[in-house]
Amino acid sequence: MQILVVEDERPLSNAIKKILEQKGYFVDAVYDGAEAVDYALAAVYNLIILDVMLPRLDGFGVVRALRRAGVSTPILMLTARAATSDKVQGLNTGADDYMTKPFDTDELLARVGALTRRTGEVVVDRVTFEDLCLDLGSAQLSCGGDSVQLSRKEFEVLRTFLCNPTMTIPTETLLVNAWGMDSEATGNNVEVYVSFLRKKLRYLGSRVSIRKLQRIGYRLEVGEC
Amino acid sequence: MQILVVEDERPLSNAIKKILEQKGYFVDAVYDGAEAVDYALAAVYNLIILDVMLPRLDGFGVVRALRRAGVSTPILMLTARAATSDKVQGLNTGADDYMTKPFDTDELLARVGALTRRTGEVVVDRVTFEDLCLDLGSAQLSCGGDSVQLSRKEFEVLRTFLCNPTMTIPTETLLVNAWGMDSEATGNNVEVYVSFLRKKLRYLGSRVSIRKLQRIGYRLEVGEC
DNA sequence: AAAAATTTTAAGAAGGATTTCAGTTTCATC
DNA sequence: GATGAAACTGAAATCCTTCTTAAAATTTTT
Repeated sequence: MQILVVEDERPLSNAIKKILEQKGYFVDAVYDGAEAVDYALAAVYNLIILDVMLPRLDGFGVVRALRRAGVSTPILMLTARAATSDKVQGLNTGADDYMTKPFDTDELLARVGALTRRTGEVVVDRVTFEDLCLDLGSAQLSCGGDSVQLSRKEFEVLRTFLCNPTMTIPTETLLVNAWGMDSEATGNNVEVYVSFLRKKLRYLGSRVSIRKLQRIGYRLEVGEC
Repeated sequence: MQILVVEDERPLSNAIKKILEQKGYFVDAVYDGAEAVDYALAAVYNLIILDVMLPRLDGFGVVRALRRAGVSTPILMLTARAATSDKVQGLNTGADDYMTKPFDTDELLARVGALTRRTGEVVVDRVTFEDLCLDLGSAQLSCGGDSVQLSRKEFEVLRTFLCNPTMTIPTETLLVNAWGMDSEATGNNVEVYVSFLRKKLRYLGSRVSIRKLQRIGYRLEVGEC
């Protein structure tokens, strides 16, 4: 379940991202209207959360641009102003729901739930594969009776594995997912963290292992004997 | 069906009265907090609609006074400010629902309908976890025989813990819940308050402790050995 | 207006997480 | 098998988060 958050106030954006990620959503955050349009056209999101007041291109403009381009992703608009005219304008230009800032966590989740439910998918707060179960809230990895606490980075890396259990994942993808687009981290960072994870997997006695396909990427495998 | 409307802005008060009377409710209107308490104690209402900003005694004070006097009439609070803290405070002091001005006729009627329909429901006024019990009205935290008074912020923070006892709560979520979406507060504020709470938990000798998972969030834990 | 309580700000210490680095092992290819 | 590139891993070094305290600022109460 992919959500795009478009909000230029960083603290608020981060808060929303955290809250949603804890509920198992995958969140991309961008910080202005033009960027939002780029992202929304480049990838398929299940929901877009969109502030009205944005640099470069405001929320209404974004909605208009996307709808014109045939994007039918549900859009939840945010605004500081409680003005009814905003609400009406937002809904007229093609937004699906509308929320006034400030709002609380429960309200946000309720509305997000309502908008994403109708696509039929369910939110998970843990992801499992074979004998492994990763809690997306606490970053605890369990297998059988035992469990271990993962650090943030370990968690991010393992999460992308468990969310794509059949795929071979390029090092580049892991770098982007766990370290971010513009980080200095190199392939060695990934190697080190894969090493950490393997150690924990061994400790847990899991049947799952992380296999490297040389020059291609990593893939989960269930331990053949 | 008797409703008491407490709102000092005459035009708004009159409008609400009209709308409700048109739907067949009997409406009394008063214009300040002290008057509201007098009326609510003198007669039996099925619902009280209560503005927060009032002369003489504000909405929260009215709620507190009435609940303390044993009046369990449902209360719908109105406020111009959309501040989450207001909402939380309102609900904590014993209000049943909360509505931000401006609102439209349908919304008002929907909420009034919801509140008057249910008469026999119970209001939760305390939340417990393990050996802890937090009184949502007075913000007193008790454990075994002892109890301590929490300040507002301590209360807000601990409440989000106790309401999500199994979850790992990101710092961002605590910030949003206790300080509001758009506050200046930083993670350090949370750290300080968690520190305060830990001190009080220690003082009470509770089995419950607050654990931090670095870069992930805080979580309640029952004292492991 | 003073006093008390609460909240915010700030700074240093401690501890954990992450990165770096170097030596080793594995792999594909010749 | 020999070779170079890629991948692995342990340990050291660094970075960063978090904890704790205390003082300053603010709010509430008296």
